[in-house]
Amino acid sequence: MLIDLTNSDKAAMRQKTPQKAPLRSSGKIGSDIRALRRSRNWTLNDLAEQLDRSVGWLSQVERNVSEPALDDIRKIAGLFSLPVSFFFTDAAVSDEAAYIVRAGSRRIMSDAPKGLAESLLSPDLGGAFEIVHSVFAPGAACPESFVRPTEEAGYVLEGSLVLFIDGVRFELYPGDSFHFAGEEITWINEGKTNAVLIWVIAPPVY
Amino acid sequence: MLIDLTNSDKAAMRQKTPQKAPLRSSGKIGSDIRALRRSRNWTLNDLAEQLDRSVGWLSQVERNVSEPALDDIRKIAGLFSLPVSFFFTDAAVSDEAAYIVRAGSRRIMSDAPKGLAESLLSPDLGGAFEIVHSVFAPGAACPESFVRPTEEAGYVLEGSLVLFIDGVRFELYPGDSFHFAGEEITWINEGKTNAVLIWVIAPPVY
DNA sequence: GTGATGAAAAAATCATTGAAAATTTCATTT
DNA sequence: AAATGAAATTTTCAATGATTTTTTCATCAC
Repeated sequence: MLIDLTNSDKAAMRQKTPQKAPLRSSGKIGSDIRALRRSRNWTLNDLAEQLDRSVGWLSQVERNVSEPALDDIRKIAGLFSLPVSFFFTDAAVSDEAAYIVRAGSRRIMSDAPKGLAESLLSPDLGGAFEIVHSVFAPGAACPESFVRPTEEAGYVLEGSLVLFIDGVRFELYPGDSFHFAGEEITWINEGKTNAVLIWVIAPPVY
Repeated sequence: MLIDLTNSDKAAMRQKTPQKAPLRSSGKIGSDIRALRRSRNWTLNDLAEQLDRSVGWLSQVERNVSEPALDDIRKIAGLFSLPVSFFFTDAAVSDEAAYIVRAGSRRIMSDAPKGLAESLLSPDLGGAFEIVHSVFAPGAACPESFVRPTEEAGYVLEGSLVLFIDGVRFELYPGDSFHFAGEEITWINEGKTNAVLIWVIAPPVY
């Protein structure tokens, strides 16, 4: 029988000393940081520089071998424009944490652009795509149009949203969905109620 | 100044004769077939064989250069377990067709496993992921558990669904979301009403 | 004991290259 | 116009070597 060892298998076998046990505390922060860094296409060095820390340290932090100081976390959250709370969401039941995100305990990503509240629908960052729950307040408008190197799609849950795709205006209502990739986008909620959408982005940008 | 020509640029320049204009009729069927074939990892040859047609013919059909006979379409739909109607959805307003799918005009993918009605929320197949609108009838259960080489996530719109991920039972309610990749999955709607979900699959399998 | 560093070791990434496979083109037939 | 078959073209894939990125670890600091 042939056994195909993956690289990590091989790496594991090669290790003489058991190494510090990865994962100490609640330990997911490191993985989040790694996913965020990757979504920005930064190297360990890129991020370490901005944090005034060594590459080795960051590597350990991202693999949950060592914990960053609170001050580092604040700096990191800032660099990714996320609230510090993002890194401390209470993981519900143990088993669930890996697969399920309950309606009441989503991780909040922003409330920044005044009028747009985004929260994460996936248990973790990383992966091929990310799903975001977005609430557009009445009157809220995209601060400036954007183009992203991603494939995106969405579905309107409540209210209505006006979406401009390459300048063409589309009014979306509950049940409508959209899809674009590479086009220039803007939006505005011209309604009197919240517009609630589910937004899928691949690859992840947050 | 250096100009970097893409392959298709070069191909275009090389052409002496303008070639048959790609796209004749409503023309999207070909692209759909191509996306479906690719999602199955079939080659032109694989599919052509099953259709008893030449590879060249299929190539032309998929590029919307030539049209398949109705009989071919029936055969193709069958091979992909899709209703023939799937290939003939009325594209709404011209501009919209490429980006928007209205609540009322989704392409129906199946009603087959008795109790699960799926329709497509993306304007077309292909791309990095696909979004499906799924309605699970009361009492409906997954005929048999499955494992797919995909990353999947979903969001519960209405009703409730019981999802088993690697044998662990999760009860999902409106607003809850889930995410898995590679695990063994089954589901059942134990409620008395439809369970309505949005399901994201990457890469596309339909 | 854990955080942190710096440098060596290991692993992953990336551009090439040649061979094989898949796809497109097109002259010809139905 | 559909359809074919074979030649031409393009894409894919595996192997290789050079780089870059990441991990490991001995060591110092708190």
